Amino acid sequence: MCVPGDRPGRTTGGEALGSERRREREKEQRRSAILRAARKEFFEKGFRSVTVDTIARRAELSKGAIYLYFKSKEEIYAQILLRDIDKFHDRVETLLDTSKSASDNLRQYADVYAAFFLSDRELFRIFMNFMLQHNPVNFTPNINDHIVKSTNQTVIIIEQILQMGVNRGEFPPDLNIRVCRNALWGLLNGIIALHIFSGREETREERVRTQLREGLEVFIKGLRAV
Amino acid sequence: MCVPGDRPGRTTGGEALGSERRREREKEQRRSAILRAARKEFFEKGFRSVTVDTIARRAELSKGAIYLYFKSKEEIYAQILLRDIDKFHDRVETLLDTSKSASDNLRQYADVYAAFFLSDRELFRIFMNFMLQHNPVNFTPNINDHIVKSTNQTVIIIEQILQMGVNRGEFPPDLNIRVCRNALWGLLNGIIALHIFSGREETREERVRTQLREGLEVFIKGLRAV
DNA sequence: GAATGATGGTCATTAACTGACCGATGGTCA
DNA sequence: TGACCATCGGTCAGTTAATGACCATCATTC
Repeated sequence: MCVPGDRPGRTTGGEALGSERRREREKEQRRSAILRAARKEFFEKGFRSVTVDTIARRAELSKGAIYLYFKSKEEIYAQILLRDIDKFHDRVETLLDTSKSASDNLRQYADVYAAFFLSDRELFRIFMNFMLQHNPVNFTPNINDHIVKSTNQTVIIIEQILQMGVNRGEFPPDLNIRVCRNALWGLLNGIIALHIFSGREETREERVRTQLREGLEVFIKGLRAV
Repeated sequence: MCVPGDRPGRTTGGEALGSERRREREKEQRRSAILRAARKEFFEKGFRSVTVDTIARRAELSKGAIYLYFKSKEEIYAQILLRDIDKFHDRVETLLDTSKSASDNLRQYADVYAAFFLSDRELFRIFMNFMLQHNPVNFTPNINDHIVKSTNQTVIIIEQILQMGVNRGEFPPDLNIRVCRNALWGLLNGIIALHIFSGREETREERVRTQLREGLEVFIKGLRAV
């Protein structure tokens, strides 16, 4: 990296000392600090009403510095979502337990699903938006695909559980899995959405869980009786 | 801080955002990191054979950066010494326990003294050099004074203990405190020095302590019999 | 529909850091 | 003894990271 007017023999070569590792590390830490700060902001106020300035202030940086690490406000948001979605994906992926009944698996699924979204309401909004095919933030195609794929995966798990129930004779053999899957998924999201979008902020988790369980039991009973 | 050729209205004013606090904090951390690295180096190899480059490498910085925080190798050394000496000073200052006998106080003193220097041999070298009035490193007068004052303080504590013993009749009333103080101080340092300067690096603390205790008992017996 | 205010993004300027270089010093060998 | 060499404290031209005043844009108000 030399400028034309350099004095000869005074160029800055590639770093030989151990400081490059340190700088790499510190850069990564700054990046994380921004994401941490932004996450808090986004999940407190939602995408629109958060300003880059407040993120910067929370991360104890200037606005300009934010743009050294991310190329837009959208990108920050996307990065946070990707991280959270992957976390959720991991949780859900290891959920299927073949040693238990299909019904118990459905109950377990509902628990994990509710716990995750009740701890991150904003994340639930985004998921909903993606599922319903109208996203408010314009992500790059790559990111879009990733989110869509991950969200779809959660639905597929329900399908797998239902299939397991059919194979074992727990549910009737002529069960329309596709329809039931959508119905159950709608049930879960409906109850959660009801509370999250109700306007009142102080939704108690326990109450949502109880409702979910009750709804689920009705659903399972229905499944068996088809 | 404007340069003559500035575009008007594009000056950088005083910082209003919260990043100044962060920068202050990080600067302090860098400083500490350098001191930590330097301390390890100095106390492994001694002042002379440590290079500024190795300190820099250990602190994961460049040599130039070191000189942004300290103006010379000597200053780094002095800062470390001041910190350690103050620590020692604090330890010794709260040592005097008037509820115990003077003899026990002397034993306690010897223990603390030995523990401190056996954990930092290089520090002991420096103390010795100051006590014997020939210091190998040229500190600024301020630092010199501070070190001399602190080192003297440790000797005065011995004097106070002896005085306490005389007042209580534990030691003879005609005891020459100045002479005894120097003798005891010499005894302590002699035994420690013997081990630290012996060449063999693996001096075991326990052995030094035992010798110190034995020497001290002989000395105390002598004091009483004067 | 002009004025206003808020906000995402830019860029001239500054601060932090880097490492090749310099001069002094001490050791070595002809 | 003096030319040579290696080492090391300290310097500084150059690079990278960070700052915040500014700009363009868009929604809102009057």
